Amino acid sequence: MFKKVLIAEDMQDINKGVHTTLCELGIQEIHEVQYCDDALLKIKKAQADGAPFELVITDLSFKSDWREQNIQSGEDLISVLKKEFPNLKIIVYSIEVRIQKVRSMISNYNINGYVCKTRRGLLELTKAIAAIYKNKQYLSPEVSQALSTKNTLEIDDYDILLLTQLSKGLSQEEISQYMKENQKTPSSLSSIEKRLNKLRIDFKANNAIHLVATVKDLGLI
Amino acid sequence: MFKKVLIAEDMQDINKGVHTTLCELGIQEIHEVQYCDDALLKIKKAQADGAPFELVITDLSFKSDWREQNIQSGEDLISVLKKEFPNLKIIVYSIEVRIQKVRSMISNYNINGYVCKTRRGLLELTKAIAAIYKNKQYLSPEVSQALSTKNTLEIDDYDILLLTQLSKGLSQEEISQYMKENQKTPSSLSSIEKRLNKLRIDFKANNAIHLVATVKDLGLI
DNA sequence: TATATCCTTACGGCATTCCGTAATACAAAA
DNA sequence: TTTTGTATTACGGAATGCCGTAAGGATATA
Repeated sequence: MFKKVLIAEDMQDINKGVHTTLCELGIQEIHEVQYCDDALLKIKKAQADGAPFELVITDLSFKSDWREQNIQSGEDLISVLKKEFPNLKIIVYSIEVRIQKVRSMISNYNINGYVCKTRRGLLELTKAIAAIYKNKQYLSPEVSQALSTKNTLEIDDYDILLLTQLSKGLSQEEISQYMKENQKTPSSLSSIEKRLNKLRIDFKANNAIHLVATVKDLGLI
Repeated sequence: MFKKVLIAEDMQDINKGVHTTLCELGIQEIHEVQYCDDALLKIKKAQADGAPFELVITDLSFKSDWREQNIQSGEDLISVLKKEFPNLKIIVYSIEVRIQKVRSMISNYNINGYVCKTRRGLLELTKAIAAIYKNKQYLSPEVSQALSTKNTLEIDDYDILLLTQLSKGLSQEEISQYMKENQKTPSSLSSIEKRLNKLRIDFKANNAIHLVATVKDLGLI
């Protein structure tokens, strides 16, 4: 079994829950951090001391508070870690169930496991740890389709940006302006209209209000 | 200190984290459930056996899964418990920070504590337990204003209904129809317009889309 | 080079929303 | 009963959104 594991998770209770589980698995050295910057620091330190971490279990979202942080999100943390410590195993432990998100985490960072925080989250986590210890990738059932099928609607970053601006109360005209100012293309009012129309159809929404409500429910924005 | 405590929380990891904390506080008998129905059952059983629970720590939202549940939410559970077991102490432990929600929980059910799940959630929880053991109410800082100020906008059930229909993609005309069919008043198109305009101003929203996005963020719908 | 295809942009008509003003209905107070 | 205040409804003009059609531009294929 792994000997040295780091938990990066801002919520104290979950942190503790995971800790207890790792203890039960017989992992000897378990460290916890509640901030991404601390995670990177600890991992660098351990490496320098010749006793590197073997596994990191990290959340994706970290609430910001009074402490200034260089690394704002779990995704940023993973990006840095996979670059500086290619051999370090990483499990994402998150409430996020967006297939698209999981797929991008896998393809961009080649994470070793993705476990959804659910009722049985800890059980899944132990399964993931066991699998990864045998050098196998593990995805909890909710997202395992991320590897196989291509069921997802093709929603790209531009769409997300568009929907975000729309939800912030900008008119289509204002969004057009915004896109021009930010060098994003397409930026014409007509294109904005067309794109939003496509999204409305994709999401079976009656109008823009319905569209925004829907994508918010899906957690896309 | 309390001797017998029940934790009702669907997420395994949080459940475990809270459990560990309670152990450290020296509470002797700690029970956990992941479903509301189980909570009620356990509490009834304990009462019948002459060894009732003294304190319940419960979440508000329970994800539904394959198991059929009579009690769907923490709020429903609390409603039942405070009716059947008036002496039972209840702490809500939730990620929900809506002042309005907290206030309604206090006034409707007279809950003994409300702790927000945050970085320092468990610390707050131990404070809450200590306070409640001394028969004092405890609210974590994020929501403590719920007791004092009256900052809240007056949003009634009609507004919620209105916003809900709007978010479902109905046009103002259709909402007017809907209100007439359901004997809700006011129901004229003009009144719908006026009310939505008021809500837009209250929530400082640029347009209807922005309004719906905002109230969804606030968890009002 | 020519042709096809896709993407972006432009325009126009119609529907809905936005917003101010005013009339009507209802209920409490004089 | 009359008065007064509030809530509901009605209406009209301006702005925005919705939707189809079509022109212009870039890239790929023959």
